[in-house]
Amino acid sequence: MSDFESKFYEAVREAVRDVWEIEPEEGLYVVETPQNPDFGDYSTNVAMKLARALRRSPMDIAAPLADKLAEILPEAESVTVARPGFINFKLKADALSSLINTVIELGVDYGKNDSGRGQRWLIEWVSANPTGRLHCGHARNAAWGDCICRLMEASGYEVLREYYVNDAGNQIVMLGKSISARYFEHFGRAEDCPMPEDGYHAEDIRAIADEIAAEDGDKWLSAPEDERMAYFMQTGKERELKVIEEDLLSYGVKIDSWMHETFFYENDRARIESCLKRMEELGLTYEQDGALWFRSTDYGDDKDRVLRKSDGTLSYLTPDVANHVYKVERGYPRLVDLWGADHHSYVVRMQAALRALGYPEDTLAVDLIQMVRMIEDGKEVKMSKRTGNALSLRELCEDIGVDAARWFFVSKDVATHMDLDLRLARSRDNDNPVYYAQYAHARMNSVLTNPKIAKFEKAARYDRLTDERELLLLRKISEFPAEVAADAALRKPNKMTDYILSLVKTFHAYYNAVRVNNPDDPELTNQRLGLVTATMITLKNALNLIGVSAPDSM
RNA sequence: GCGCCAAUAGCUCAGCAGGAUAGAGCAAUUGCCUUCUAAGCAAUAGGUCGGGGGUUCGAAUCCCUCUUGGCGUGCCA
Repeated sequence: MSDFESKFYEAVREAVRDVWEIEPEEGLYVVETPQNPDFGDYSTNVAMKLARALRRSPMDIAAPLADKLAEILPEAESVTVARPGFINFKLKADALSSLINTVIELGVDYGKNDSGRGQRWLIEWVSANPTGRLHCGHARNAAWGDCICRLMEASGYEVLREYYVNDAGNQIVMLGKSISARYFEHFGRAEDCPMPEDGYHAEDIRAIADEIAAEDGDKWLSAPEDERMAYFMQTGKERELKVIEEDLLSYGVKIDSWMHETFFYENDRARIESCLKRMEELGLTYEQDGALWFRSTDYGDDKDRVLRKSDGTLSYLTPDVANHVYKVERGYPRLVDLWGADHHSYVVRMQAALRALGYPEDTLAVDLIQMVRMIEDGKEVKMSKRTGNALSLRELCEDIGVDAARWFFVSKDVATHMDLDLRLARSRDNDNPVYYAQYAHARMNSVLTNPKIAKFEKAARYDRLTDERELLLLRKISEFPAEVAADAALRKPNKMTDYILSLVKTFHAYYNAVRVNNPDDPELTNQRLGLVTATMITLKNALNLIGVSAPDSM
């Protein structure tokens, strides 16, 4: 048993039931690690929370609870009460140190928990239009969503990673036109097919045109325009998507499922039509000015939204509603979308549509990703110096490295606007928290593999680990599974980077103060090596959850 | 105008299903390498948690209001 926090939580529940003969509501109280270690290893506020219901002072409620808890918790060294009514627990040293063998036995599985068991979630994120390279704004979205999936999987959730490809709108027409312009330009006939006003000017469009020219020669110059456009739109989209997939993979992001908007237009757009029919039957729609409208104002929206435009084509919303319905129909009752904050107004209408169709309120959660600014020398870097276009994900990774990029994007809550200091992210010294964390891993590995130090062998007990710093480190390690579970439930990977920094700081402090290797005392050395091994496993697993590597040497 | 997000140390940010003295990293000052990686450690200094009200045993955290900044407010996607 490694997770003392949840064990204590249950013990508190039992004690309340036993002593005060009431069943505490779910989430009424918390068990947490106090900021001040003098208060103990864990504490609970349950007595204060029960004060009103029991009509007694928190101190009076806490006293018998503490006695009961001391009785039923063999791991507790002491259970004490402190004003204004906190109950504090102190763990026995051997309860903590027995964790070392548990961690070593579990290895890469240490930290996994079953807090999300039985839940099926579909996470849709990135979903950039297939009309160009991913840029650094997508980088924040990509890293965040991927880490959410990693945390949820480690917590027993079943997760599907999906990318919604917007390949049915005007932007694909514009893609086809832009490639056409570059294709004609390739053959020196730019004036016969000029680049549209708001066409895509980026280099990747030219590269695609050049590729087509190399493959097919000049045959599209004389082909009918509709044939050329059909091919250029299709192949352009496929080539752009291929690059996006490659960029994501090298960024450590693997998508399970690519859902194309055009999928919903196929087979006489059956899914869309049945969706529209359902809405009509439920009285959620009306016709006005030749368009079909959704009464989204009945569900909290500012104004009603168009489903079918007066020219007969569908608005963006309509196939996307069908898309979300289809996710649920595929067996994912819980959906998460990660959108850029500039799409926030879309949240209300999407949730309105799902609610109107009868799905539970919590079916869809939308996490909005606020804007990122790249800063260098105190100034915003908007454009890539090399290409003149938006700084691409790939360029960013080449510049600062995948580990640093992911760390920086994941370490800040996406609800806040973020400035990424390129100079800091690029720096390979102690300015950079990524290397601070990775260095600890390299350091641990170096101790464990140093030929001058005896090799660690699993011990029956670790009773020589009595230093305050050793107990602190053990406590940090013990918190890991609960941390994973909490971060997954909250979808806040930035808490994991905080945990890593705190674990690593504790280790560095220990390492500086206490010498692991004591040739005169092989037993103590071995026990300390066990602690280092457990710490290293925990750190590596934690780094893996945010997709950052754990180097063996630096 | 209306809506969404934000405002915490010099800088970048944690903390926000209310809890015990508001934290971290960087920057600043001072120490620590003959011995396991100094990309490290220890110590010092730094805050009216944007302003003002309210809710209560208790508010950075919840509510109201004001100020400032970002974003949005298409029969675009």
